[in-house]
Amino acid sequence: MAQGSEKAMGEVAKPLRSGEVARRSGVNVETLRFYEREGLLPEPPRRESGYRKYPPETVELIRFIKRAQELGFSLREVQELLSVRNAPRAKSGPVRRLLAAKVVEIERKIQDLQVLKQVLDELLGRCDGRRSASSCPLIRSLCRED
Amino acid sequence: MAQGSEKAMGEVAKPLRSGEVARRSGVNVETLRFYEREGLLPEPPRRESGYRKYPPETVELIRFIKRAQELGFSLREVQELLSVRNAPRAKSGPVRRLLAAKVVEIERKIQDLQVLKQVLDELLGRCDGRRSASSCPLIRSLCRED
DNA sequence: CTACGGCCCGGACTGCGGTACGGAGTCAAG
DNA sequence: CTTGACTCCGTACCGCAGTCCGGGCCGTAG
Repeated sequence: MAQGSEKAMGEVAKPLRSGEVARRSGVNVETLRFYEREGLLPEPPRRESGYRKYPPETVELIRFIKRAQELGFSLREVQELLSVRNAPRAKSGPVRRLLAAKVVEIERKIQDLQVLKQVLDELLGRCDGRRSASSCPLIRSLCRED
Repeated sequence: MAQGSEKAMGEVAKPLRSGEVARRSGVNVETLRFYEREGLLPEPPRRESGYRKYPPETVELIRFIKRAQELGFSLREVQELLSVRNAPRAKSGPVRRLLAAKVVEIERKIQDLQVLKQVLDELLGRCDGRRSASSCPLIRSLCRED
């Protein structure tokens, strides 16, 4: 009921310019252009002058891309992730399989990271049960074949 | 007591040549040389001819490097990880701090991956409790500010 | 109105992580 | 002893993910 906030009822969610988006999401303006060229970012509408008018969610989108990258996904993979989102009712075989594969991959990563963390914890001295802290298992621990 | 296996008591663990190491660890021979140049792989001893004689653990080492990379660590970071291993009694302040930071970083990654997995699972239709499967939270879910 | 910062574009450049190439020496099976 | 696979080395090249550059238009505060 209250209408005190910036986004009142009839407003159209004011667009941002590239510099603003870049600043808020912590990337370079060039990076926005680059993502757009690469098809990760949808082409935003422009005003007369040619200036881009980004919807504010773009900021979240870019942050997502950056996080996903840090987690070991390439831009191409991020794109897949995003395209999955955009095809919501995707019972359609191939997409579903891709998605399932991603989940498996992620599960593997989680496991590997957990092992790695455990080993580092141990090296750090926070051995839970007093175990042989010497003779680092760091390598053996992480090299299952496949 | 039994001595039937290949590695009998007095043997020196026969060294491998680059091709063999590469084949076993699933990388290119050139990659070995590259890692050596970059200081990730210790320079192996050579025989008269100049051929490298790799200790067999090299295979594990390389597999470790590859896994760590997939988990989102750069070669430089892998190097740090490895150097930590090589400085076992490293109560020495800075190393310890580096290590602790790594652990925190890894914890973050694990959490992010868990969230991501959950979202993908949901999209896949394995919704645990029947929740609103539409309106994908994929992005919102992963963009905590840093 | 003008100045100055923001934005536009195409294209060149960077650093990372390898890969490929080519010419020469080496090793082992036949 | 020959032959073919393997190894050596330096150097060039590759794709990815940006980053920088320079010249020119835009927009707004003073």
